[in-house]
Amino acid sequence: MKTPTRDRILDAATDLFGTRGVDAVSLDVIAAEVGVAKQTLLYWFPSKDDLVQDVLVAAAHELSVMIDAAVRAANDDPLDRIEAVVRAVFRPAVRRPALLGLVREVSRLPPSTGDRLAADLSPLVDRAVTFLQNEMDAGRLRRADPRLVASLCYATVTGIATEPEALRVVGWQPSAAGLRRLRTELLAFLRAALAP
Amino acid sequence: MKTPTRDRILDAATDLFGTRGVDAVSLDVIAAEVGVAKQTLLYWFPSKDDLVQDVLVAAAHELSVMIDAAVRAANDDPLDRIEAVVRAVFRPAVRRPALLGLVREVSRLPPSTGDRLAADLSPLVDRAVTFLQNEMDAGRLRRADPRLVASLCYATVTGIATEPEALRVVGWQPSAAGLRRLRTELLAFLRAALAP
DNA sequence: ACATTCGTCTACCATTTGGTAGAGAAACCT
DNA sequence: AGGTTTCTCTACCAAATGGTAGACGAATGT
Repeated sequence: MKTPTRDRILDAATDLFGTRGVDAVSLDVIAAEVGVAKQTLLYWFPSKDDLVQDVLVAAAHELSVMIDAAVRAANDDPLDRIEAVVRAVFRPAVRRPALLGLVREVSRLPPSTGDRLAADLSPLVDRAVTFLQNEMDAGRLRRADPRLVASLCYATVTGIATEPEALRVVGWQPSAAGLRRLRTELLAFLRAALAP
Repeated sequence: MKTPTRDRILDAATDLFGTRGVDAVSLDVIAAEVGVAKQTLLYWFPSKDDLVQDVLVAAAHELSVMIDAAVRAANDDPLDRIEAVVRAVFRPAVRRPALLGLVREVSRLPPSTGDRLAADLSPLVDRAVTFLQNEMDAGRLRRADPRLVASLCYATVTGIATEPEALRVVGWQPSAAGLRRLRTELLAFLRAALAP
């Protein structure tokens, strides 16, 4: 048990908040999951709101790092680059829906929390938008409003990754092969949507 | 005040559940919103679970009817038909995020609830999937797995309609003009993603 | 006219919630 | 050694939650 208590709390809270929703998860549940007394939570995070805040910041940071690495490693073709980002996000997103699910949670939290997260992510978003804009100008992507296109891509990826229900009703099963097929279809879908 | 109490409760519960989440909305809050005592809720719906169940069924029905009408009124071109459905869903979805937001809630509820909703919606889904399959066979849509394409379209539309946050971070504002532009971009996005 | 059902209410309850107070052990300084 | 800080705990608490019991008036059926 060498990972510090605080980190273990953050991890457990991320998973629980992301999958069940912030309001549905009590401090007691998180404490039990971590194997610690509730008071220990309240020692590290003075209130539930603080915990939520920190969980969001950590998740945003984790996502940023992941995407950054993917972008840096990709080649110059914009569609390849987008594919690289999706591939990077897809695996953790499906295996740990919490990460993207958390972002979805934000709309339900007090606006100040959302503001904080927006500020954390805005460099990432800005870079993505100007990237889209440049590639559109260069004729390598379908011309459109880059900001809305960014949101649409986000909605598609996040939606498909965080809503097992939507896949269940069409008979999809989360096997390894199923995941591969889903990723393939998602990439084809986005490529078609974005190609010039 | 001639609409029956039961219907007013369903309406209020739909809005509140859809926007804030089932777990975050207490019976007291719903009762206050309706302007009635909590016991009146529990008279019409024996438990909160029953209320949730009925709200979901009503929402599924409302969506089905809406989509049905749109499909019937549209012409034969598959892309036009899809556009008609999106247009039909878009207005209520944005003005009343609760409807689609509720579907998103399902993944957090006990599986039995999800099963029930899946059963209610499955005819709609089946029709959509075979429609996609036929049009792909006829070469009027990009060839792909029709079931996953259905889920991807759903994820895109629902995601964009229920996540004001995702739009806020790119600087989008929910004005009338903003809504029109968003709808236009969404339709262009889907057309590009689905065209052969 | 009278009993019954219907719809709403007030009063109450057990459990769970986020949070406080403060004790106790252990490590870390002089 | 003795004091202070760090970390975790047990013991509570006030408010909110979903839900029960049952009273009360207004329709309704006979």
